[in-house]
Amino acid sequence: MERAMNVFWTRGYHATALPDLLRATKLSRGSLYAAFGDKHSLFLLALDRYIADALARMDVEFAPDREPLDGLRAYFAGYVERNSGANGRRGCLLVATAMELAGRDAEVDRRIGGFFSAMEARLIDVLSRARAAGRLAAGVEPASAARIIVCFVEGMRVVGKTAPTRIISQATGDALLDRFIR
Amino acid sequence: MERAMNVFWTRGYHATALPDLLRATKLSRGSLYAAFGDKHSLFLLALDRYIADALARMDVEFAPDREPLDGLRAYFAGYVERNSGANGRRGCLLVATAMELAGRDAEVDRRIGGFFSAMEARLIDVLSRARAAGRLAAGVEPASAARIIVCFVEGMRVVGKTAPTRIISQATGDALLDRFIR
DNA sequence: CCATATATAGACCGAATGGTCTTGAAATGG
DNA sequence: CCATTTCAAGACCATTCGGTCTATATATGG
Repeated sequence: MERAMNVFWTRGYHATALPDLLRATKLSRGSLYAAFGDKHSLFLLALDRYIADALARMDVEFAPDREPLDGLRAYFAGYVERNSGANGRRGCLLVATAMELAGRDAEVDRRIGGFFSAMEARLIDVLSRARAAGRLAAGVEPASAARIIVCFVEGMRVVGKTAPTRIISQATGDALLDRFIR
Repeated sequence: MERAMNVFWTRGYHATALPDLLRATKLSRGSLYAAFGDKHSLFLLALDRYIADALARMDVEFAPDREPLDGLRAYFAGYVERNSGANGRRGCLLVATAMELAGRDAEVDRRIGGFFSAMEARLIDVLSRARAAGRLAAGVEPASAARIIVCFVEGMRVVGKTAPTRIISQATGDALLDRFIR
């Protein structure tokens, strides 16, 4: 299944043909349809998996027993990593799906919208904890900072498709974080 | 031609079929191929037009005889507008193309990369002028602020696909700008 | 008014699409 | 050791894809 996810990830939904999925999953045509229904259902499964992985990663990074600022730094570092070199060129299944399918596929809409809310909620939480610890710069609101960060990291995934240079991504992330913390 | 651009804009490259283009351009199959070569060439033309429009808009917003901060506010307001309601759901041809085709189509790569550089350059310029006028907050570097803003606005285009609410976009943009200016 | 150029509608092409179904081989279990 | 289930390989299906080409209608120009 994650093999299927990888294909959708690197090629996108429309550009993924059935033979691509068969090759990746090493399943026969019949078995794939028996197991997953059809291409669309399989795609939704892959998308769910991708989302679950992303949120699970955040839950580790933002674990309650960890310094909120360390969590944020790890979170940004993760995006830098995923945005550099080959990883960057591969892009992000979520962003690609949002651009390709959102607004035309209700199932996709729900998942994408849900993911952004979930990510925002986690960011609000960690930023609130940072503020409680007196580590937020004056005038920074967790809610709006969280929305800014969501847009920023997703935008990195877009820009990173053609300019995946680690050092600049790193510096840019640091610079944004610097505007929020003290 | 801009009719063709509109179709690619709302549907994406792969999902745009020839009949869609014929309906939009009101051209016959033969005439369309005589005029533009093939689907791919027509798409590149549409992308060029989209990019030219975006850069021309920035040149107006960031005109030298205008207050840099007013220019930045207009720039953000433009993204809020394009990100709200139906406009938001329609998305952004550039972001969609970056996710769908970048890394697999050299012509597209050049154009997308060129656009991001051009946007960044314009932002650096307007931010430098703001700094010269003493309107930048302490510690804000035009170059890194420009890169942050590029990521931020492109990320808005992604998030806006499923959550295109004007008020929140506006507030979020304002909040980011607030971190940069004084 | 006729000759020529132009653009239309749409037939047509091979290839590829997502999806189904048949056939045969390989396991599995009693 | 045989009966049964399971799965793989791939033939097959209708449809659609991008692209070409022909026949027809509409302008255009002398």
